[in-house]
Amino acid sequence: MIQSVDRALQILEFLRKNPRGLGVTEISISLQVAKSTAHRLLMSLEEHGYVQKFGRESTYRLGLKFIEMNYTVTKNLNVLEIARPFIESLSKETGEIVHLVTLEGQEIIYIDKVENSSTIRIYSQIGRRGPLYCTAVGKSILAFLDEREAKKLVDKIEFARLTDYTLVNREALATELATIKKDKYSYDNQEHEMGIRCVGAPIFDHNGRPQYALSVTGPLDRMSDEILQHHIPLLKDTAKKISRSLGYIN
Amino acid sequence: MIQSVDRALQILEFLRKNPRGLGVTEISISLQVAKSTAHRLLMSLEEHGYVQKFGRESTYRLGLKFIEMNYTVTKNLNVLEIARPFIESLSKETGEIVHLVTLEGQEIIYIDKVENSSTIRIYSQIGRRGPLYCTAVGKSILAFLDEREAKKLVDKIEFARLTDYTLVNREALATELATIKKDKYSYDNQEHEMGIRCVGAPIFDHNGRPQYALSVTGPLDRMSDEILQHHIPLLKDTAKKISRSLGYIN
DNA sequence: CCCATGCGTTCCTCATTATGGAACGCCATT
DNA sequence: AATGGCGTTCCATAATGAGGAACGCATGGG
Repeated sequence: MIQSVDRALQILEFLRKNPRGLGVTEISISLQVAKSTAHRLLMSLEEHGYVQKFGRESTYRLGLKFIEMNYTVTKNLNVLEIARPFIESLSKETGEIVHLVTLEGQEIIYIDKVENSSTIRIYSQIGRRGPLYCTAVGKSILAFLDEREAKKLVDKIEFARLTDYTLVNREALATELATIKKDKYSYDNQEHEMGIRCVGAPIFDHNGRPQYALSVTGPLDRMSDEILQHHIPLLKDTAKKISRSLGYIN
Repeated sequence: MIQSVDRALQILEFLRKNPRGLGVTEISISLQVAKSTAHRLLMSLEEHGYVQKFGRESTYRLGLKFIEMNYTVTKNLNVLEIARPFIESLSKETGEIVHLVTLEGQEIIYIDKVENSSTIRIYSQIGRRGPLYCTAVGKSILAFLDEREAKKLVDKIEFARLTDYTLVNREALATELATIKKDKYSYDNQEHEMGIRCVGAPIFDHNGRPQYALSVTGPLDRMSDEILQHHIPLLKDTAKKISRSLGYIN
């Protein structure tokens, strides 16, 4: 790990967490380096567009370079292109929000979202991270990862009781993962957010790895057990079709 | 400029230009450094999620971290939120694609796009860069920047004849910029892409700077002079409304 | 009105730290 | 089985990034 690169990237992280901007001194304190060091790092980042000063403020914020980089990354994530039509249909058929996520480290990242009601998307979840243990998508992925990898991830989970319904111990989670593996879909019964219920299913890539997952999300009153009996087959079918499109056999 | 940080960010640039992935050796050659140096830089970037290896390939690509960073950046670019409803109306009224761009260095970056026909957006222009001298949005911004800054930018332009209609000399551009300043809107008559015609107008931020611009884009047959006589007042009005919402007085 | 404070910026010396070369191991290709 | 190309690891060296001190500027309080 190269010290100066690591510090530069740490700065980006600080700025991500402080989107209103940070000054040189604040950053030098957070990093525990001299002001001149922080200043030099910022100049390097600024040169490449990753941070910028706005107007005549002397605070730095994340730069527009990230919008450009995001363009390339999403353009080349072909799961997005492949999955798009499928998740649009699923959203239309269920009338609910559909999310597509990918496993990334010990969390999931939302990589696409479709809601049929409106075209607004700027403030969607896309790009947000979420936990594995209390989301339908996360549990679907965990349940279908090979045992060794799943164990590794489960061991690292730091459970937080986000709602009264959140599972907060490994035993309860293990039991549920077994059920998910049998049923081939997962629930999130207000475990992540009160009043919100989701059903999820894993998507397998051409290596047979449950790299992605799909979910249908809605408020409690529109996600009763009877209604879910309608949604779940559609969800499972969509996930299966996407997996097949990604080159997954069987 | 810190050498190692600069090199690390250069690697990201190489990967952006080679989205199919690059190996350690290829990168070390591009950077003109030892393989071990390239390797160490890549490990630092990988640690933070900015690059990653896919599957069992040994080539690196841009990482999903950029999706996460993009989320924060766009969320805090409040011009997007403010402009959204206006550009949606404009798209509905004109029936054409509407783009929102921001000035960034010597180019524009597309930061939002609305097309009323479909919800597809993944492969939109958002995040792409474009030139100042042959786009309606670019010319609108150039025309209204204060003289000193405009001159700086115009002097740096490297003209490329993208189509038969592209303006490729400073004199012709200067004449047109004067017209734009008088009319308060700009044309792109197939200057950037054959068969595509655009009209653009500047958006002023609270400092009175034409930081953003707006355009209506369509194929030649739907963008005749008569039709444009209908679109242009709507465009100018929309740009004015957004400017006012951003705090621009007068 | 002036001084104190806190900020960003610049400069220079020192030793920390990134560098490049060499050597290794792995894989695919012949 | 041998070769070439790749990613990876290690290590000594000196290049380079770090920190401290000093400056200039703005701000606000006495």
